[in-house]
Amino acid sequence: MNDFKTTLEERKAKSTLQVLFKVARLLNAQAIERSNQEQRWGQKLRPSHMAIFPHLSLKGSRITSLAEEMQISKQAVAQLVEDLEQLKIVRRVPDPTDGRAKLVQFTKSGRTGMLRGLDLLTTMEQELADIVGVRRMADLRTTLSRILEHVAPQHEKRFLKK
Amino acid sequence: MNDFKTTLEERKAKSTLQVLFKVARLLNAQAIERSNQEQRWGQKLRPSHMAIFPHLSLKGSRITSLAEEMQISKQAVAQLVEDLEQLKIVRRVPDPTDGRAKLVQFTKSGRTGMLRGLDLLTTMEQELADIVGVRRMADLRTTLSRILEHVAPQHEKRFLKK
DNA sequence: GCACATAGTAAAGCTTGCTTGACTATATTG
DNA sequence: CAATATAGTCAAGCAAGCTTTACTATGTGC
Repeated sequence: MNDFKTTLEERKAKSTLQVLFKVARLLNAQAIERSNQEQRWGQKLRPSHMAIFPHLSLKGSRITSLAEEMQISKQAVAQLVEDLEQLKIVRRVPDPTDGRAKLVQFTKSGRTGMLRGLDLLTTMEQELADIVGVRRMADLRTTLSRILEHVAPQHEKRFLKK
Repeated sequence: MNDFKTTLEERKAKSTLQVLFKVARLLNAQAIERSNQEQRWGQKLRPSHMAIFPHLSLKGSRITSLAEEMQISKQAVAQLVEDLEQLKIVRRVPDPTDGRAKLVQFTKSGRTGMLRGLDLLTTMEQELADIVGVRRMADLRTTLSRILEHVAPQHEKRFLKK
């Protein structure tokens, strides 16, 4: 009756990647929403802020190294850090080994907040395991990890060169 | 030596969800890049434009219905459609059944372009299947679909209510 | 036929998430 | 110690992707 329609719908439905994208998008949104709901940073933590966390060493990190890792400008990092500082999640202290530098480090509340954030991810993962089964979740992780290695074999690549 | 560090790193590494997010982000970027590279829309197709495609019926869709499906304003849709029209991917024709309405429909080149885009996704999927195996890819799809149903049981929910 | 709803458009403005350019203060190097 | 590189800041600007407000044109119910 409508061949084009059929073709497109079929192929759309078949794309594992589209499902992957959609699931990731929805789960990510859910994570941010639940995190903002349960925490009291004033609802103001946005995705770009979350992106810093994985790069924040607990000893303290320099703006410059964060910028390199995240592949954005120092100024961009500085802006995000400023927000996080206002929310008392991090603070900037002078680097004792370099008078020019400062170290961005977690405050106590920031650290516990981050741990709660990780807890949330764990919780969500367990909820999913309840749905699809522990076995499937483990397989999912394995498969995704393998894909990740293929798609981004750049483990610390940036730090080896230049 | 540094308990906090250890704790955080361990837990970060364990989060399947983080891997999921990262994989999705990287694959999505790769898809857009490869698509823009192989096609000749002038490199100008952005993620927001891609977001329309799954909602575009081949018979033609109204701006209003697109807006409802995508949960954004009519004006936002209109702007995206305008871009796509300039790139000759879609055109707007008057809706014969309603003098106020217009139908957004693919041009011929838009349709073949979209098919090529879907082909690209299929190609990428096959590449991944070569890495992790066909079996694992099938499992991945099943698991993700189940998760999707749990996380978004809103199949046409919006169209039933109101 | 009149009131009201609906499809679409036009224009302006907003937030997010960056970048670029210019500058200051401290380090390093020859 | 002079030249230069580096860490960070300040300010401005910009593109993407929206929203809000205001409007026109067409359709619908009573």
